[in-house]
Amino acid sequence: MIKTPRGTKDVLPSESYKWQYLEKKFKEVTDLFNYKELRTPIFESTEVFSRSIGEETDIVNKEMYTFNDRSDSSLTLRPEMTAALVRSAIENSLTNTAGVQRLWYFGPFFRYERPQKGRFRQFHQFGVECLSSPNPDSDVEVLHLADKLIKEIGISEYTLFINSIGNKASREKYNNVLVQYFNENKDKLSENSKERLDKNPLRILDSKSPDDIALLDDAPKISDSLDEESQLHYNQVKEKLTSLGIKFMENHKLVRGLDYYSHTVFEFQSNLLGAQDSFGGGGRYNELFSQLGGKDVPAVGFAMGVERLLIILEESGKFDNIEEQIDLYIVKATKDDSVIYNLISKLRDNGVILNYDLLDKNFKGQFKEANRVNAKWTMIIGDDEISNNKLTIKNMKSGEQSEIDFENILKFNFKD
RNA sequence: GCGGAAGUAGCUCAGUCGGUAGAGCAUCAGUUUGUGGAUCUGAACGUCGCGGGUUCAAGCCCCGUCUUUCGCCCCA
Repeated sequence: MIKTPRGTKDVLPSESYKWQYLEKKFKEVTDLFNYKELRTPIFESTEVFSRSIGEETDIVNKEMYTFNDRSDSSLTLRPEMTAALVRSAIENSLTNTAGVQRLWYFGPFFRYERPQKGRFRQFHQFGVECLSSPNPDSDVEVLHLADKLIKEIGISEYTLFINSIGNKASREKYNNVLVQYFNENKDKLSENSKERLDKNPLRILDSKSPDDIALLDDAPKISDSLDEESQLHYNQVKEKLTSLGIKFMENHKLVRGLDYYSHTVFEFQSNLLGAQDSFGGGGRYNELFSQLGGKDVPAVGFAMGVERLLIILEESGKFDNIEEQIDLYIVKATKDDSVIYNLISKLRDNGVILNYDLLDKNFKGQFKEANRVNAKWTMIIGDDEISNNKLTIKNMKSGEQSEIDFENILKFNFKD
């Protein structure tokens, strides 16, 4: 039997309504904030990601689906959206117009990782990006949208963690202080973090190793390295979040894995997810546009893992007791199809959701089928009904049955 | 990429000391013509993940492999 490749899965008919539910909410909430959808190709030139995410990150180093096409161009299945979106914004001159650009996206992404709960090789992200504003107000708008969305889809147990990693100068200053501290204590660092010390020292901050955690108590904090501009930005973000009534916790150890972040970084966490406890995250990226060959454009955004949202919703019982119904099941008891098909066509024109037998089931079998598809009503069309010019309709919940004239059938309410 | 656990009917799972596989749920059928759900009776349903090996004999033991899962790593 041929199976889906490792780390991928089918969304089955019995599950797809959950995805449609989320997609509907994405649309509703982004409409509320006047964000517009941007769709980009599933694959991009490899350099879109290699030049932006960071050469030393695992994503670029070992997780990208990179291949050469038949004309030897190096292409990569997109592992994330922000870099692709910035590529598109530059290519299409989106930021050359006045004002800010409010964008959202939803779609599949690809990383060659070892699958686990909430971690797949093809996974889906929903996200938004707000381009062209350096103001803390745009950080806050994006956070407001994210927080609103999470509440709208029915997640109540979660925590928003925020931090600032400052502008470039502050970050470089902190990087030096931190590297110095860890070098002085290198023998106490975990093996993993010794490597991180060379590649991405900030990542040591969110290490899970007890050795590192002990060391971090006395480590210099990034807040002490923030310059005036960075501090002002961060403080305003916090004040405005408070004014909006958005709950957050500061976590000075929160950093992000991708190289392009600056100033505000944040993460939404749920304890229903196990090791992959983060279901959304993002931050500001003021230097990404210029890294990808554009002008300096400040921007901020976030992404959410859709599979992780689904896990949270499923585990919190959001989809329990979902009952799918159809309005009507037509029970055929005549060979005279013409009357039936004429009626079916008119009923569907009137918006009645209906099914009927396609398997030549007998009378009893058709009722069983009506029951299985959870029909609110059944309608019997037999030779008796046709000769009497009447139809028999039955309410499947109460079991009550009555007759109705042919010409009145379109006025009947099958929805209740 | 590293370490642990698991894979048996459509689903959830039993399967003892190695002796050719079972339950519940679901499915299908049930005293001649047009009435579903509950109960009862019966039936059907298996490449025991896949491939090797040991053995008279393997779901069970050994090796490999694939997939899932829990951590590490990474990240949404």
